[in-house]
Amino acid sequence: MIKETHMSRILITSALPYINGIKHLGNLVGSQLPSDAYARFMRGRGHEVMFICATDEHGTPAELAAAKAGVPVAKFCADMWQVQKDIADGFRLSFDYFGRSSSQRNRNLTQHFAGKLADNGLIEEVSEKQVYSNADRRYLPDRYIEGTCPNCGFENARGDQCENCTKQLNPTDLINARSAISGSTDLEVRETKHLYLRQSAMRDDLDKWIDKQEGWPILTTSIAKKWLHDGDGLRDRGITRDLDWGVSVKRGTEDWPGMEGKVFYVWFDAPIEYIAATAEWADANGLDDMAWESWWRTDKGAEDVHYVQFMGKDNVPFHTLSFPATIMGSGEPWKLVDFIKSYNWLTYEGGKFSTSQGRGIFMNQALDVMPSDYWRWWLLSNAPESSDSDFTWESFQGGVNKDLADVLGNFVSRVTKFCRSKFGEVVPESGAYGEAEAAVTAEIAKRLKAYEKYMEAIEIRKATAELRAIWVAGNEYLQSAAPWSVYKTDPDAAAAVVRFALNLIRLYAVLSSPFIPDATAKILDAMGVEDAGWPDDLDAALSTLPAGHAFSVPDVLFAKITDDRRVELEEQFSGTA
RNA sequence: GGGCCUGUAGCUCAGUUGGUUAGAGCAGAGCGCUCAUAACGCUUUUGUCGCAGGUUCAAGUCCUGCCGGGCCUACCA
Repeated sequence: MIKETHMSRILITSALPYINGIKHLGNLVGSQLPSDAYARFMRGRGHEVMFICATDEHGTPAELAAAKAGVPVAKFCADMWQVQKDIADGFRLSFDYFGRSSSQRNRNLTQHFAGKLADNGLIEEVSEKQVYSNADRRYLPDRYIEGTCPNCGFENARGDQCENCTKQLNPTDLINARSAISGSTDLEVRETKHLYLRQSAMRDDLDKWIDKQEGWPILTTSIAKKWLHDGDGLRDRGITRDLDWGVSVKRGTEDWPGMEGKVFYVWFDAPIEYIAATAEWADANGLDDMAWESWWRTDKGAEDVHYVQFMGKDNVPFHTLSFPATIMGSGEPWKLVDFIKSYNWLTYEGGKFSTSQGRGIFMNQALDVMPSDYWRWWLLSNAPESSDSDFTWESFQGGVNKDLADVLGNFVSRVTKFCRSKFGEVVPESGAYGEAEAAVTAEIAKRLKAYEKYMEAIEIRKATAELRAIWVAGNEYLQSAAPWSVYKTDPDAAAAVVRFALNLIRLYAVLSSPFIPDATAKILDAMGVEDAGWPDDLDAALSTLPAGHAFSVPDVLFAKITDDRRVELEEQFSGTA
């Protein structure tokens, strides 16, 4: 067996959930969950992992959500951060740090990057016309302006596009334009100055950088290529906004004349928070700057870091183009991403998850009705990797009951209970292993190799299929070894089978830890072991529990979802509740 | 309108650079087992690989057209 001895440092970031509300399962499966499984796997393999996430707190929707809740936006964000943090903990998301894009660290870094970009001639001041709502006392983003479509007469067209005839619009095209926030028609067009990031000047560099990447998902590269080459090619992008809540526009630590009262655009500061959150991690742990810079500065130790980003497909342009443009344009040796894993959408019972219609399942509700392991397993074994995938309660019930309860849970149950009844709650010592044990070990070794390969390639669905096959191998082995009948004539031989099967249980706990960490913990606790080390040597791993080692029969690991319960849940989540 | 993805067994999906009788899980059927959460194991039925052409000794795999599903299209994030 080839042993991987090279330890790497792996930096993992999950797309930042927006602060304005509780996210639904589609958001969870699109970045946080797969990144967590990957992080747990890599830690298990002995790599040094830095796993970062944070809330994305700036922008118009946050301000509006706070106003609706009747609290100051800063307080709203602080409260919602706590809510999201608690839910993330509930799903056992093992972030090394869960930061906030409104942190002082991020303010400083965002201003720093803007300053460097300006120094390098990559920032341009552009004077443009923007719609201002007197009633709302704010500038309105295009899509917050509604009116009648000049093309088709649809009355609820938005300022960026008419949803009815799909025609692209400018807010000033709308007839009887009104604020989508207040409905006020007291709008005026004002001249306002903004900073633009000259992405067009970096197009060729970005293009070459994208071309250099190997093995990136088509979903990732095709979106990047489209933006790079569509029409006149990559366009410059406004990176400031006329808002109150955000990182104030500064050039490094200096004021930026003409930019008073403006903030950076949320999409400019959000990815920088990946870096800033790592700095927040260092601060929170009383470490110096080198601690986080060694992950992000190639001149300070990050040259050997492998950096992987996870995100939904809507995030791809910002991570393949805008953020790299910011990094490259700074002229400083910041770490660029090595691999971008992007996900399609999860749909709910054949339709879209909808916040406004209350359709689908939100993260807090999910934890209220089912344990985290159930969600983790179903969502990851059905992750929308190659195309959108559909959540149905029937599929969820089937997957959980069959895979977790029948295949894995019942295996643990039948082995431990049989042992208890014949040999007591102690690993039996007599008997010797033979061909059957060697055969199943070989089978698991083969599967394990495939499992590891898929995890390293971040092909999560395939990895779960291999893991499941490893569980199945245990049942196959037990069935053919049949200790319950062997016991009648040869108790020693039965003891050897049980000893081996108990060791399989411990192995399964370890191998399953990226996906179902709670069950892993319960099993290891019941088996009375601390050692959760990844098996580099399978034979050694399968003799971890020595003869005479005490264990206990765990409670039912995965209670099945009954048909009645499923129907109940279908009704509860049917929408417009 | 433009771009991209996708259409393989009843369901969910695998099918590497084109190469022998197209695979897995679930569901269905039969048999076995009785340690176990009525759990487990074995065997097994089902496919004009969306449709129509084309290239090739050979196409689920490449090309063209058509039909269906989905996403993106830059000031929501």
